[in-house]
Amino acid sequence: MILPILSALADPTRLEAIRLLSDGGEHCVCELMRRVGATQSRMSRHMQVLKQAGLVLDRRDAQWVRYRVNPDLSPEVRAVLDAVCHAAQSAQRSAA
Amino acid sequence: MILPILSALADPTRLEAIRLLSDGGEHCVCELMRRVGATQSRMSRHMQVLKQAGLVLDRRDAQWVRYRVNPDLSPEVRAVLDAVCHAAQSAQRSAA
DNA sequence: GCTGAATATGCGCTTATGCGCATAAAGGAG
DNA sequence: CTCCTTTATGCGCATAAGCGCATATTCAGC
Repeated sequence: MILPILSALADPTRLEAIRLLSDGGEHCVCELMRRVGATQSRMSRHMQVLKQAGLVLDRRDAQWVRYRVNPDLSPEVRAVLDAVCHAAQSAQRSAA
Repeated sequence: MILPILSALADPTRLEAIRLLSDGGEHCVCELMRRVGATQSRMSRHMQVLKQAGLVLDRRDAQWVRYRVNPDLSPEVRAVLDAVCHAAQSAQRSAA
Protein backbone atom coordinates (compact mmCIF):
# COMPACT_ATOMS: atom_id res chain seq x y z
CA MET A 1 0.00 0.00 0.00
CA ILE A 2 1.16 3.46 -0.89
CA LEU A 3 -0.59 5.30 1.92
CA PRO A 4 1.75 4.34 4.76
CA ILE A 5 4.62 5.29 2.46
CA LEU A 6 3.19 8.74 1.91
CA SER A 7 2.48 9.22 5.60
CA ALA A 8 6.03 8.24 6.39
CA LEU A 9 7.42 10.73 3.90
CA ALA A 10 5.12 13.57 4.97
CA ASP A 11 7.31 14.79 7.80
CA PRO A 12 10.26 17.18 7.54
CA THR A 13 12.60 15.14 9.73
CA ARG A 14 11.86 11.88 7.95
CA LEU A 15 11.98 13.41 4.50
CA GLU A 16 15.37 14.90 5.20
CA ALA A 17 16.61 11.62 6.65
CA ILE A 18 15.59 9.55 3.68
CA ARG A 19 17.03 12.17 1.38
CA LEU A 20 20.35 11.64 3.12
CA LEU A 21 19.98 7.88 2.83
CA SER A 22 19.23 8.23 -0.86
CA ASP A 23 22.93 8.50 -1.60
CA GLY A 24 22.72 4.71 -1.45
CA GLY A 25 25.00 4.38 1.54
CA GLU A 26 24.53 3.40 5.16
CA HIS A 27 24.23 6.02 7.87
CA CYS A 28 24.00 5.62 11.62
CA VAL A 29 21.49 7.43 13.79
CA CYS A 30 24.09 9.69 15.37
CA GLU A 31 25.17 10.93 11.96
CA LEU A 32 21.60 11.47 10.79
CA MET A 33 20.62 13.36 13.93
CA ARG A 34 23.62 15.65 13.56
CA ARG A 35 22.97 16.39 9.90
CA VAL A 36 19.21 16.74 10.28
CA GLY A 37 19.43 18.70 13.49
CA ALA A 38 17.25 16.46 15.61
CA THR A 39 17.57 15.15 19.13
CA GLN A 40 18.50 11.52 19.63
CA SER A 41 15.15 10.15 20.70
CA ARG A 42 13.37 12.09 18.01
CA MET A 43 15.68 10.78 15.30
CA SER A 44 15.40 7.24 16.57
CA ARG A 45 11.64 7.31 16.56
CA HIS A 46 11.41 8.79 13.10
CA MET A 47 13.70 6.08 11.77
CA GLN A 48 11.37 3.51 13.30
CA VAL A 49 8.53 5.02 11.33
CA LEU A 50 10.48 4.82 8.09
CA LYS A 51 11.41 1.25 8.91
CA GLN A 52 7.82 0.35 9.73
CA ALA A 53 6.77 1.75 6.37
CA GLY A 54 9.29 -0.55 4.72
CA LEU A 55 11.28 2.30 3.26
CA VAL A 56 14.50 1.58 5.11
CA LEU A 57 16.35 -1.34 6.63
CA ASP A 58 18.62 -1.27 9.63
CA ARG A 59 21.62 -3.30 10.64
CA ARG A 60 23.40 -3.49 13.95
CA ASP A 61 27.13 -2.77 13.68
CA ALA A 62 28.84 -2.71 17.07
CA GLN A 63 27.20 0.08 19.04
CA TRP A 64 25.85 1.69 15.90
CA VAL A 65 22.72 1.00 13.94
CA ARG A 66 23.21 1.61 10.24
CA TYR A 67 20.20 2.55 8.20
CA ARG A 68 19.87 2.28 4.44
CA VAL A 69 17.14 2.58 1.86
CA ASN A 70 15.41 -0.77 1.39
CA PRO A 71 16.92 -2.14 -1.83
CA ASP A 72 13.88 -4.37 -2.42
CA LEU A 73 11.30 -1.63 -2.82
CA SER A 74 8.77 -2.34 -5.54
CA PRO A 75 9.42 -0.39 -8.74
CA GLU A 76 6.27 1.66 -8.10
CA VAL A 77 7.33 2.69 -4.61
CA ARG A 78 10.86 3.27 -5.79
CA ALA A 79 9.52 5.65 -8.43
CA VAL A 80 7.59 7.57 -5.78
CA LEU A 81 10.65 7.84 -3.57
CA ASP A 82 12.84 9.03 -6.42
CA ALA A 83 10.30 11.61 -7.54
CA VAL A 84 9.88 12.89 -3.99
CA CYS A 85 13.62 13.16 -3.38
CA HIS A 86 14.06 14.93 -6.68
CA ALA A 87 11.28 17.39 -5.90
CA ALA A 88 12.73 18.04 -2.44
CA GLN A 89 16.13 18.65 -3.94
CA SER A 90 14.78 21.07 -6.53
CA ALA A 91 12.93 23.05 -3.88
CA GLN A 92 16.08 23.27 -1.81
CA ARG A 93 18.09 24.37 -4.83
CA SER A 94 15.72 27.19 -5.72
CA ALA A 95 15.66 28.31 -2.09
CA ALA A 96 19.46 28.61 -2.04
CA MET B 1 7.68 22.85 -1.18
CA ILE B 2 7.03 19.16 -1.44
CA LEU B 3 6.02 18.59 2.17
CA PRO B 4 2.50 20.07 2.01
CA ILE B 5 2.00 18.05 -1.17
CA LEU B 6 2.91 14.84 0.60
CA SER B 7 0.74 15.66 3.59
CA ALA B 8 -2.16 16.35 1.27
CA LEU B 9 -1.71 13.02 -0.49
CA ALA B 10 -1.24 11.04 2.71
CA ASP B 11 -4.92 10.49 3.37
CA PRO B 12 -7.12 7.76 1.88
CA THR B 13 -10.02 10.05 0.97
CA ARG B 14 -7.81 12.64 -0.67
CA LEU B 15 -5.68 10.08 -2.46
CA GLU B 16 -8.74 8.44 -3.94
CA ALA B 17 -10.16 11.81 -4.93
CA ILE B 18 -7.08 12.94 -6.77
CA ARG B 19 -6.83 9.56 -8.40
CA LEU B 20 -10.31 10.13 -9.81
CA LEU B 21 -9.33 13.62 -10.93
CA SER B 22 -6.26 12.21 -12.63
CA ASP B 23 -8.35 11.21 -15.62
CA GLY B 24 -7.79 14.83 -16.59
CA GLY B 25 -11.43 15.81 -16.39
CA GLU B 26 -13.50 17.94 -14.08
CA HIS B 27 -15.58 16.41 -11.30
CA CYS B 28 -18.00 18.01 -8.90
CA VAL B 29 -18.02 17.36 -5.18
CA CYS B 30 -21.26 15.40 -5.27
CA GLU B 31 -19.79 12.98 -7.80
CA LEU B 32 -16.54 12.60 -5.86
CA MET B 33 -18.33 11.98 -2.57
CA ARG B 34 -20.44 9.28 -4.16
CA ARG B 35 -17.55 7.50 -5.80
CA VAL B 36 -15.24 7.82 -2.82
CA GLY B 37 -17.91 6.99 -0.29
CA ALA B 38 -17.57 10.07 1.87
CA THR B 39 -20.09 12.39 3.44
CA GLN B 40 -20.58 15.83 1.93
CA SER B 41 -18.81 17.92 4.56
CA ARG B 42 -15.95 15.46 4.70
CA MET B 43 -15.49 15.52 0.94
CA SER B 44 -15.70 19.29 0.80
CA ARG B 45 -13.09 19.73 3.47
CA HIS B 46 -10.70 17.25 1.91
CA MET B 47 -10.98 19.05 -1.41
CA GLN B 48 -10.06 22.27 0.37
CA VAL B 49 -6.91 20.62 1.62
CA LEU B 50 -5.97 19.49 -1.88
CA LYS B 51 -6.69 22.98 -3.15
CA GLN B 52 -4.63 24.57 -0.40
CA ALA B 53 -1.73 22.32 -1.34
CA GLY B 54 -2.00 23.61 -4.89
CA LEU B 55 -2.78 20.19 -6.32
CA VAL B 56 -6.23 21.03 -7.64
CA LEU B 57 -8.20 24.00 -8.91
CA ASP B 58 -11.90 24.57 -8.57
CA ARG B 59 -14.43 26.39 -10.70
CA ARG B 60 -17.97 27.39 -9.90
CA ASP B 61 -20.49 26.08 -12.43
CA ALA B 62 -24.08 26.88 -11.46
CA GLN B 63 -24.71 25.12 -8.17
CA TRP B 64 -21.79 22.79 -8.72
CA VAL B 65 -18.10 23.26 -8.00
CA ARG B 66 -15.94 21.43 -10.50
CA TYR B 67 -12.51 20.32 -9.38
CA ARG B 68 -9.62 19.40 -11.62
CA VAL B 69 -5.93 18.67 -11.24
CA ASN B 70 -3.93 21.88 -11.39
CA PRO B 71 -2.52 21.95 -14.93
CA ASP B 72 0.32 24.25 -13.89
CA LEU B 73 2.02 21.91 -11.44
CA SER B 74 5.79 22.06 -11.60
CA PRO B 75 7.32 19.11 -13.45
CA GLU B 76 8.77 17.83 -10.19
CA VAL B 77 5.44 17.83 -8.40
CA ARG B 78 3.73 16.43 -11.45
CA ALA B 79 6.20 13.54 -11.41
CA VAL B 80 5.42 12.86 -7.76
CA LEU B 81 1.71 12.89 -8.43
CA ASP B 82 2.02 10.56 -11.40
CA ALA B 83 4.22 8.15 -9.48
CA VAL B 84 1.84 8.13 -6.54
CA CYS B 85 -1.23 7.55 -8.70
CA HIS B 86 0.54 4.79 -10.53
CA ALA B 87 1.58 3.11 -7.29
CA ALA B 88 -1.94 3.40 -5.90
CA GLN B 89 -3.35 1.89 -9.04
CA SER B 90 -0.90 -1.02 -8.95
CA ALA B 91 -1.75 -1.78 -5.34
CA GLN B 92 -5.44 -1.76 -6.18
CA ARG B 93 -4.88 -4.03 -9.16
CA SER B 94 -2.99 -6.64 -7.15
CA ALA B 95 -5.66 -6.53 -4.45
CA ALA B 96 -8.37 -7.33 -6.97
C1' DG C 1 32.60 -5.96 36.30
C1' DC C 2 32.73 -0.92 35.19
C1' DT C 3 32.39 3.04 32.17
C1' DG C 4 31.11 5.50 28.24
C1' DA C 5 28.99 5.87 23.59
C1' DA C 6 25.03 4.81 20.71
C1' DT C 7 20.32 3.57 20.36
C1' DA C 8 15.59 2.47 21.87
C1' DT C 9 11.54 3.20 24.67
C1' DG C 10 8.05 4.43 28.47
C1' DC C 11 5.61 8.45 29.91
C1' DG C 12 3.15 12.67 29.93
C1' DC C 13 2.09 16.76 27.43
C1' DT C 14 0.66 19.68 23.54
C1' DT C 15 -0.97 20.21 19.12
C1' DA C 16 -2.76 18.66 14.73
C1' DT C 17 -6.07 15.93 12.18
C1' DG C 18 -10.30 13.91 10.90
C1' DC C 19 -15.08 13.33 11.81
C1' DG C 20 -20.25 14.21 12.36
C1' DC C 21 -23.76 17.37 13.04
C1' DA C 22 -26.05 21.39 12.21
C1' DT C 23 -26.27 25.49 9.66
C1' DA C 24 -25.04 28.98 6.30
C1' DA C 25 -24.36 30.38 1.56
C1' DA C 26 -25.00 30.20 -3.46
C1' DG C 27 -27.55 29.33 -7.37
C1' DG C 28 -31.44 27.23 -10.38
C1' DA C 29 -36.47 26.42 -11.08
C1' DG C 30 -41.12 27.51 -10.44
C1' DC D 1 -40.24 35.07 -2.92
C1' DT D 2 -39.92 30.09 -2.01
C1' DC D 3 -38.08 25.64 -2.40
C1' DC D 4 -34.59 22.46 -3.62
C1' DT D 5 -29.84 21.11 -4.69
C1' DT D 6 -25.08 21.71 -4.07
C1' DT D 7 -21.27 23.25 -1.48
C1' DA D 8 -18.88 25.42 2.46
C1' DT D 9 -18.13 26.17 7.36
C1' DG D 10 -18.55 26.77 12.62
C1' DC D 11 -18.34 23.82 16.49
C1' DG D 12 -17.25 20.23 19.61
C1' DC D 13 -15.20 15.78 20.14
C1' DA D 14 -12.03 11.81 19.72
C1' DT D 15 -7.85 10.25 18.23
C1' DA D 16 -3.26 10.50 16.28
C1' DA D 17 1.23 12.59 15.95
C1' DG D 18 5.27 14.72 17.50
C1' DC D 19 8.09 16.24 21.22
C1' DG D 20 11.21 16.34 25.49
C1' DC D 21 12.74 14.06 29.40
C1' DA D 22 14.32 10.32 31.80
C1' DT D 23 15.63 5.65 31.67
C1' DA D 24 16.64 1.13 29.74
C1' DT D 25 19.44 -1.51 26.53
C1' DT D 26 23.41 -2.88 23.74
C1' DC D 27 28.05 -3.10 22.80
C1' DA D 28 33.22 -1.82 22.98
C1' DG D 29 37.25 -0.98 25.72
C1' DC D 30 39.68 -1.36 29.84
